[in-house]
Amino acid sequence: MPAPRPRRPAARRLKVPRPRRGTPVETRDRLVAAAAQELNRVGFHGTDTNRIARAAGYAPGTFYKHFPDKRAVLLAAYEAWVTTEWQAIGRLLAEGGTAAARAERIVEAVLDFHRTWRGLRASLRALVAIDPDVRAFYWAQRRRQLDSLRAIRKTAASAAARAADAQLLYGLERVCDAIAEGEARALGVDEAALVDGLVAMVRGALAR
Amino acid sequence: MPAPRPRRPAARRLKVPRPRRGTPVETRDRLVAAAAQELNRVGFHGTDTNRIARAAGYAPGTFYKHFPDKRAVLLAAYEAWVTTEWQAIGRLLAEGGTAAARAERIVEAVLDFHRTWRGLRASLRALVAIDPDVRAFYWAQRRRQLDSLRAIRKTAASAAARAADAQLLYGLERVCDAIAEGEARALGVDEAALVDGLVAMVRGALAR
Amino acid sequence: MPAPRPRRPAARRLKVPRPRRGTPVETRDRLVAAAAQELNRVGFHGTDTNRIARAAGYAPGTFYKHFPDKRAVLLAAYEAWVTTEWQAIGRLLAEGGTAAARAERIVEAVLDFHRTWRGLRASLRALVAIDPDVRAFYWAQRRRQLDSLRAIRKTAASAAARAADAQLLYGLERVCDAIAEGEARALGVDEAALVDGLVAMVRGALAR
Amino acid sequence: MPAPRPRRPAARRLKVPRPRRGTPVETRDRLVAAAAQELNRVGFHGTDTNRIARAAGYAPGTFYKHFPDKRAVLLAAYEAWVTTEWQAIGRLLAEGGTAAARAERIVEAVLDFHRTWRGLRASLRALVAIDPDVRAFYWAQRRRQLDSLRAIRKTAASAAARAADAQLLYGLERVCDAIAEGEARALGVDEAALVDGLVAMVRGALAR
DNA sequence: CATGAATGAGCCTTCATTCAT
DNA sequence: AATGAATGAAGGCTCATTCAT
Repeated sequence: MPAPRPRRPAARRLKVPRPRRGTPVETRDRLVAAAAQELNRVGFHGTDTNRIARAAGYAPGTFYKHFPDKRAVLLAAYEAWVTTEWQAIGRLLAEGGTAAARAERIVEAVLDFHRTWRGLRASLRALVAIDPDVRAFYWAQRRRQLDSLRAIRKTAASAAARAADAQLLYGLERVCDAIAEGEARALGVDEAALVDGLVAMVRGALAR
Repeated sequence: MPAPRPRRPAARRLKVPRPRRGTPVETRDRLVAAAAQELNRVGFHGTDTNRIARAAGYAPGTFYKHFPDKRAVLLAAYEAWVTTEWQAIGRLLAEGGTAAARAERIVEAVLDFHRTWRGLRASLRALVAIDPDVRAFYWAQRRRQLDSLRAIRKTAASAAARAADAQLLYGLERVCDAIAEGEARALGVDEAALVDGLVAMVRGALAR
Repeated sequence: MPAPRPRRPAARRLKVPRPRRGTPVETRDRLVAAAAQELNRVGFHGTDTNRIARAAGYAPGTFYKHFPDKRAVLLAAYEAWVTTEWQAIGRLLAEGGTAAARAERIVEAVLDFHRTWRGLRASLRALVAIDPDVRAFYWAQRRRQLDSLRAIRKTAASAAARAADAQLLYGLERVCDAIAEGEARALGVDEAALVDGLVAMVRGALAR
Repeated sequence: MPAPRPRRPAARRLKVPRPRRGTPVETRDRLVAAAAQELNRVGFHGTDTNRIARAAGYAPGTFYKHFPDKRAVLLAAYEAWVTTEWQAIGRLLAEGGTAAARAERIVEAVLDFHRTWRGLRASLRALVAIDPDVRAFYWAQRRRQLDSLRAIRKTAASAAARAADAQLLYGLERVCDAIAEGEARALGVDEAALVDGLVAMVRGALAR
């Protein structure tokens, strides 16, 4: 039985202590981080900008001081994520070891990334399919990835090689999604066998 | 004291006789078809059920006589699409020819499908990542696909074979998406080379 | 996990076997009875005419062959109920016995009625407050009740006597509602004591 | 492929500067007041939250910043009303005078209240019959009333006394409703005689 | 007499965005 | 730089009612 409710809307419970007045960059970063979490958890259409702002410890208006609209945080979050992921892969490659060991490490890292960010990924892909601006941004990032891959291989840049790289990237990506989302297991596919397949693919590419 | 406003349909403005549209099944099919178009074009969050109903030639209320909610048409559209796609593949396989020729035909068909339904696919995947019911439905369909694949191959059902099938399916799917969405071309990847890669994969699988 | 749903909206499950083509009076009576149940259970705004028709074993259109609009069944149901209640009270009075015994029987009967029809009563009263037509109908019924009461008492018809009758009727009614709705118990009021009070009131009136 | 329609407020048609309206408490109070009027006039199902917001001078969205849903304003309005009514009664009791004079004043005040809020009362009662949450809230308020009554009387708290209080409250309430709604007059019952009866009841209670 | 597919106005609610402070 | 009350278009869904069969 509900007690006679107090006369004012429930006291606002901030999950995050107010970080009032930091540098613009700090604020923006906090907003991006909060948005990444939210978008990943419930998708682009599952949150709203007010919630993102609150999750970052700010008021709704602050969001629009740092981003022109809702889409913009998604792009910012995506950009941050690509950067982080490829820095990580770069580090792993630099660590050396046998081709097999490196391939394994890379697959593990990519898989981890997909596990962490599967919601964000799916949300982004849906917008890419619909929104030309998001698509342009997305493609620009993907190009960066493919170019990085070419740089890693140091092979002559042929059309065939680029196609092979793309095929690798796509296959790796989609299988990692399937594992990350639990789909593989749900379909009765052995995850370990799947991972082995991926490692073989990556090792093949590193050897090219 | 005002009488309660009775809800009585406004006098018909146009003397268009009501289109008494036939069986529920026909209506439902029309709604599914219209929804597929709409969802494919602008995504799940880009239309609304009123628009879908209108596109199918009905009033908003009619939609809810056939589907409990908006999600449900997406699932219905997806189901129809899976069924159609695999019927097509089944027909192609039955046509015979060399393994190479069959592989080529299949890749072409799948690619076509992805070209036609890329928006719908992306929309669905985004919901899969967020919504457990959609996910369950989606996985059930995917299982059907994997099982069909096994039936086609007639090989002993090992874990490794299933993993290989999955890898094939996922790679094929993601690359077809990339081509269908124009991403491949945008990234400077040669589509023909990509398709060749896919055909090789499929031929390999058919030979297993 | 939902099984891939069948292609047509769930087969209509009729709770009631179709009583197709009875006399109009039978049909109307069935509709009134079904409406009384529904309205009592979930209130005027808690059902809709389609549901009422289905509950009676008919299609939506049939409802409007027998009633001009939704309000009309409420009035019909109300009328039936008043008639039934006062027939019952008439029977009880005719049974004889001491004044105390008769008062007790009457209170018990009224209470029973309120227990059975508390939702319908509340729904009606809400419409009475808003809708002039319903109000007029309601008042006409109430007048019938007061007149019956006068006939029972056989006292000279003075203004004071009519006021006393009204006070009795209203007090009895409201307390019965409170008991019927469980409110009395919820407020920590002893129901037996309340009933005793009512019996005293009624006995007093019978003795006038 | 169409870009998603961004939601951007239509260019302001009128150059009316936004009425920045002050504290949340003020806004909430205005909404409650407007809702009370509306609900009283046309009942819970006779208005909608947009209309209530507009009547209070706000846009639809503002309503939901202050109440979780439509029901909630009804409860808020009811709570405000109970508080006001009992404050008024408290004041009247404090004024002193003979028991008869006090009883008269109280009956007049209660009657006035019922005259002013008859629509709201009826609406509430209908929801009480149907909605468990509303019921719980309502009962909690009623308990407050009964407890107040006991405090006023300062008699030992027996079950019989509480039942008598309840009977008084219910009888008073229902008769006031009947007078307020014009029902008494419509039934040919003399209102003055009815009021006299109520005053006698209240005086009796005050003397207990 | 009865059916039931279809209607469409309208209600409840959300949320991207603004702007005065 | 940040706030947060306010906005209002629009979307999901309901349901009283109609009418061709």
